[in-house]
Amino acid sequence: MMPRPGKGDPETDEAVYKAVLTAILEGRIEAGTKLAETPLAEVFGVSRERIRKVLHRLVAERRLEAIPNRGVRVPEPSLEDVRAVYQAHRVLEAGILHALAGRLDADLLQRLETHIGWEQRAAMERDRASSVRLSGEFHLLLADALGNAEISAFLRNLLTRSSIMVSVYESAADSICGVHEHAAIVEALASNNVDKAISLSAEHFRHIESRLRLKKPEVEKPDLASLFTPLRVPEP
Amino acid sequence: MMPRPGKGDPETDEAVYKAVLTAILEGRIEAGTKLAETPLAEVFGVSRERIRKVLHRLVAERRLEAIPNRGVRVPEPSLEDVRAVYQAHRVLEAGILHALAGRLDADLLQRLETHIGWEQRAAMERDRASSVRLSGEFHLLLADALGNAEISAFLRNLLTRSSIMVSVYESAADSICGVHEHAAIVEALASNNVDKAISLSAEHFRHIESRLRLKKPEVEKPDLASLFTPLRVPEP
DNA sequence: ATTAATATAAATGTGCACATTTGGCACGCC
DNA sequence: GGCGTGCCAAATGTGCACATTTATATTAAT
Repeated sequence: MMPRPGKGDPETDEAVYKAVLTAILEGRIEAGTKLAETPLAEVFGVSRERIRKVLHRLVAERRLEAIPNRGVRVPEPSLEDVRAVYQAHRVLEAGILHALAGRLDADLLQRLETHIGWEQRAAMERDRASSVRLSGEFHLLLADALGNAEISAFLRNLLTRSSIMVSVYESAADSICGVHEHAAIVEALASNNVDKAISLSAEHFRHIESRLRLKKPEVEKPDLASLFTPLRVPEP
Repeated sequence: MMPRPGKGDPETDEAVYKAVLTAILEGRIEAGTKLAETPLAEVFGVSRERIRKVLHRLVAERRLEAIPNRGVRVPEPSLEDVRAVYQAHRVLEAGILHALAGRLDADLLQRLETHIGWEQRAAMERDRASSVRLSGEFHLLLADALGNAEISAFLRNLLTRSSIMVSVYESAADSICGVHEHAAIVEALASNNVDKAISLSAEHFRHIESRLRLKKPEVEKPDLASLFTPLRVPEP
């Protein structure tokens, strides 16, 4: 017999978790918004304990911040936090590029250039969402080339953090101009000039950091239900 | 009125968490040991729900692994996992040393040399526990010099993971010989030779990796209560 | 009129009891 | 004798009810 969608599924936890997480990552929930347990339980049509578990997991992952007896809220990162994330990314990528010296094969080079082609296309079409996503994936491509799960996981963490931040600190200029810098890094790598690649990478991140500006908070306040991707609830 | 030690303290969660965590970190619990909820609740004298929360947190931090409906156990890292952790540390430290170029002040240099003095002393006294701890703190000193919370947190994570692993994969030779390599790195840094420092660091980690050997699992099986640091329980 | 204190209501935290799943064991069958 | 099936016990997972804490609103006093 088929398991009912809303009952004892082990998938339900994951579904709720992903729904809340993507809502946070895509900046759909304004920074500082309090996520109470009871309304969330009603929105998703599940018990409060399940919401509780998901929220605790997100807090443990630093995706939400908890104040004892006062619930959880989406963190409002300071400008220093944002700089720290980008600096960490810069330091890590320097190490990655250094480790990549010598083990750069034609296959990886091909994939990098293909990816940059996609970035250029998205930039030409003024597709800002794709540009941001592809820009992150470019750096992931470099990190995954090492085949080290620890490094990849850390970088993925940094990228999701920074993707939250661009929704708060929106740069006046779009991030499209970064495509040329990506290409320059790959070019330096192709010519086995690792030091130059590292310098270009550092400069690249400094450019991103310098573009960070404080965005005015919007006063719109949509209801909770519309924030999350529609999740089927069992019919009564 | 004073809060009772075993009741509604917010400290209790943290106390149990730290007790279990340090027991894992110090290798007091053999890899593969299953940590059931009910016995743990009896050992610590707290309710099962509290143990539950702590265990879930440790699972989220990858300190324990959970199998659905079958409880949690301390993970048994493979040799590949260990190598990945050390490689990640090597890559990260290359980036750290690169970023440290130019911003190396006399104060940091002084602290590094003092620390190496402690390491040498511990090595002379054959104090293996202190040697391992100090060796980790040396690399933390380098990372903290950047003042970046993200990097420091990641390195701390890597270090705790590797400290678990030395209890499983015990090197035949002790890690005392690494002190000279630490000193060489600092010396290269002091003379502003960053490339040499990075090379020495990479070589250092390769030495550590090459010393990893598979340790025979011990057959001793102590009871749960003696594994954790004594935690006061309220008198009836 | 403003402030402070109290009471009320709502939201979080906790423990308990029950449901569900899993692993072992015994019995029976091939 | 080996293997498959079914029952039983133990451990995990879940929902519910209650305790505790916090914020708000109302009232009274200065």
